[in-house]
Amino acid sequence: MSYANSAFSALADPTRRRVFERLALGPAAVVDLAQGLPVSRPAVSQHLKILKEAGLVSDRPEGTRRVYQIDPKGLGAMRAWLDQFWAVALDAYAAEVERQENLTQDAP
Amino acid sequence: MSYANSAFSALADPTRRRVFERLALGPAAVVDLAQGLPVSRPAVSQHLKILKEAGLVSDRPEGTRRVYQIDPKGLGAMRAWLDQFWAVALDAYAAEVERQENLTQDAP
DNA sequence: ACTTACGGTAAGTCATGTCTTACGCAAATA
DNA sequence: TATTTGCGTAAGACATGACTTACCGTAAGT
Repeated sequence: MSYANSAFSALADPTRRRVFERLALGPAAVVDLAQGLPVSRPAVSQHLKILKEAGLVSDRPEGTRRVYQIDPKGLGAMRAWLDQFWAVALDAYAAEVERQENLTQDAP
Repeated sequence: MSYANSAFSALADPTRRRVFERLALGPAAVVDLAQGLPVSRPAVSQHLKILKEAGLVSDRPEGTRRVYQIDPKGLGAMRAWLDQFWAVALDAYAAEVERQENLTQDAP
């Protein structure tokens, strides 16, 4: 839950979503991520920092490289936040549909 | 899925998240939403426009007022996007845990 | 020890986003 | 018809955010 706030902000940026989607295919270093994106390598580093703070990725040193991979913490926090509203949303939708039906049949 | 992109951007803003959470409690008009937030009513209108474009809320006229409520479309799109990575994230996490265990027991 | 490869951070620029006040339109009320 | 209430939009100020280049530290290879 604590991660949910920053996770939404993190995934709001299209470049960061691309980084995240790429990491879903498997771990990768910064250089690998940068070549496949239309931005510079430092930009990717900055994006990774934000993704990491949101609990969406984790990293580990591997020689001179730094390998990033998906972290389920942030993802789980977002799911929990969304699920909190899912039932409510469906109820609201059902109620709205019924309201519309009543309107059309009890038309003035 | 089409809504997923804009839905993440929409919920990235804390004020919009508060509006959304308030609507989860039940439908409300713009004035009602504005008094309970530290921003002006026009600001709330602008936020609602963004939430609506993201498929997160819907609105209907009710006399001179305009009642907003949660729309499951955007929420569903986000869930679908997240679920797409959920299994992958858990696998990645499990693999990382195992890798760590191997590292500590095969220590140099 | 020197070089090469990799990556994080600093500083600055430019684009986006969020807010405000001012205004105009539509529906209900007197 | 005149007034009130509720909303949306326009215009502009201000803060945030995303990118660039330049730089420095660290780990491996020669």
